[in-house]
Amino acid sequence: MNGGKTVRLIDIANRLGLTVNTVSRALRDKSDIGAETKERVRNTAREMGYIPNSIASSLRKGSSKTIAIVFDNLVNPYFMIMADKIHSRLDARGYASMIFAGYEGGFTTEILGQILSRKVDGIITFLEPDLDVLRILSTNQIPIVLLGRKNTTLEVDSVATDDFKGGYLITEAMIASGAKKIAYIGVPSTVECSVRRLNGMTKCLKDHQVPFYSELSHFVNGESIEQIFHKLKDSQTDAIFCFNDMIALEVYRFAAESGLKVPSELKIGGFDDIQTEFKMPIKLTTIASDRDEIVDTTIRLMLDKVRQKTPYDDYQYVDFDVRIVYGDTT
Amino acid sequence: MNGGKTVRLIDIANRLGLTVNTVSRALRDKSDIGAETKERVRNTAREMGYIPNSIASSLRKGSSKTIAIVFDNLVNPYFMIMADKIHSRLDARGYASMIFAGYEGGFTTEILGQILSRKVDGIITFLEPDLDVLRILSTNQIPIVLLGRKNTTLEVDSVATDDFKGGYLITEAMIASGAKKIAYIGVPSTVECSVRRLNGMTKCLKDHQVPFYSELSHFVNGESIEQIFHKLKDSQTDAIFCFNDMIALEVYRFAAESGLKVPSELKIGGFDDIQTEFKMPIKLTTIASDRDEIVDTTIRLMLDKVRQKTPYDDYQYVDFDVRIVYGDTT
DNA sequence: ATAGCAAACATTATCGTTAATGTCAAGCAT
DNA sequence: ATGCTTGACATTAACGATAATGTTTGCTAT
Repeated sequence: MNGGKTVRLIDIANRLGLTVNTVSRALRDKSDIGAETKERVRNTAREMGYIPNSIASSLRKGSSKTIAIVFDNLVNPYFMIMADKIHSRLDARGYASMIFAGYEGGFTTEILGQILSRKVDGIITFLEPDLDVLRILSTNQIPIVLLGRKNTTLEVDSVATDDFKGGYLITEAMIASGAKKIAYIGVPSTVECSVRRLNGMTKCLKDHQVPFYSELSHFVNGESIEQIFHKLKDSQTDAIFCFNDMIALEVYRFAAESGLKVPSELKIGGFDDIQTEFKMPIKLTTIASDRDEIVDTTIRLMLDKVRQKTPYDDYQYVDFDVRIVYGDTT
Repeated sequence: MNGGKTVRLIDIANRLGLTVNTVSRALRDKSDIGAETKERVRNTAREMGYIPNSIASSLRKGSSKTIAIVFDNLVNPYFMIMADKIHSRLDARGYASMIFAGYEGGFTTEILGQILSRKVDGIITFLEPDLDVLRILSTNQIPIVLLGRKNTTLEVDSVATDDFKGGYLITEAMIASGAKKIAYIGVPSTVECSVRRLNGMTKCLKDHQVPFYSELSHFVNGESIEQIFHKLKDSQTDAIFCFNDMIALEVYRFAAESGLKVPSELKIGGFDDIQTEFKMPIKLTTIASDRDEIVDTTIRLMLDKVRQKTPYDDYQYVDFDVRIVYGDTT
């Protein structure tokens, strides 16, 4: 276009004999700029290939129109499905998404520094933040929404599924399909929702007078699913409720490799219903929820705070209903 | 900390009776600042909870330390695996990753505007950019690397796998397992790598004197895999080479539902080997490559240009070797 | 004693955009 | 004709950090 240098407002201004401010306001369609001038500015901006510098704009306005999305791990279908929806909804409202991921050690203040230095307008996280993190966010009045992993002990907006009901429903399905000895493979008990799912399961067992074997509950934290699977296999377990579909699929794989028939010899229950977007060779019995609704609520909570329609300290813990999806594993 | 307002360099400066510049240089460990001063600055910065404003820094320095990652769709295991690796490598080098996704209409200049307005230092894309896009990037000297979808007609750094060899190897595996009538399910032929994979397949068929039925080649572009599958089923196809593992898994699902035995009645070949990170109930015969090496090369090409170690117009088309992974589908 | 120099910090200008005021001429009512 | 409004643009001052220069003090060498 103009031989290397990027086009700025001042370049347009000089070309037209106007000032930067007039050009800026013209492009933003402010009312105190003449209609004809606006038209000329828009045209020359296009001709000169002007691209707004949102860094400069952010600095001046104090808002970057960017939302941070925090994962522990990108390679998780459920997170990706949600992230995809979050991203497209934010995009439609003019917000960019910045990824922050790969934090095995949790959501610490160190990570927060990196996020805040980018001057994001808000944070949507799949990772439970530290108390210190929440404190810093609060003093800086940066909104944060915890997604998928509701934690009622934290003062933070949370949007999640009804884990208890999910655990209950999936257990019920396994019992209905003949399960007598049901195991649980979850994630570390520091993750509240894993505990809630297990609680739903034990309640269901009690209601149906099926015994609960606490030694069959596993909270994966480094050990391989394979090891756990083989332990369970030796213990005559006939059903496994898995924290999520990823674990369920892996369990299915080991079952198949060990020659265990699913569902006759082993019933498997998952959680998340990722098969709607990730086509699988088998159909899992799993727990589904209305993800669009969940994401819409998340975005709404976030943007309401970003735009200060909601006071910062007005926390909400939203739970969404779940339903069971019957597959070939029960 | 200090009651709401965010801490800036000038706040530290005032507290210590220094100037902003001195504080700035102290924090960046410049040589013209006294050791004792540096220490005092660092301490009060920590005490006051100073978080650098990288927006301001970016504006002044003209570099945002951010790389754009462009997808057509986030919900694709292969992209996720790669994105995860890209992200963590960039993060280790101090670069943030900004997601741009959901562009069904391709990588157009409109999207580019959004990316460039964010003043990213470079773009890593899984989507083939328009010619206009490349032209604008060139005038602005913004580096771009095309990943996974090498296109030799475009003047752009490309890093990809040896698609031809992959197509050849997978076809060879299907033939070895008894396939006589092999179909192909790819993506639209505007995507060069889909064509290259098919070319590898036809070459292999020729070498092994197995007939090629062009009517069995499909380039999915909206139709459902299910429809195509049933058409192929009616035509007595005994093997299907799928453009990627996602399609292969879906095909497997329909085969299972139709009662077709895999691999005896139907052989299935995939591409990408996503099962290393996504545990599947079955093991696919597929094409693998060294993803770490691919990503490392991508990052190297990118950062070398960002840091101007490589001239902008020095394009490279890097192909990585592939190998076959034998699964239960051949 | 004084030029010369370096260490350590201060001043000033700048990145590109935007908000808050200023200016000025045309149009209107009294 | 005078004052007042208002439309349309200009001026000035931020936003926070950093690069390019300045300034001061103390010390060394001659």
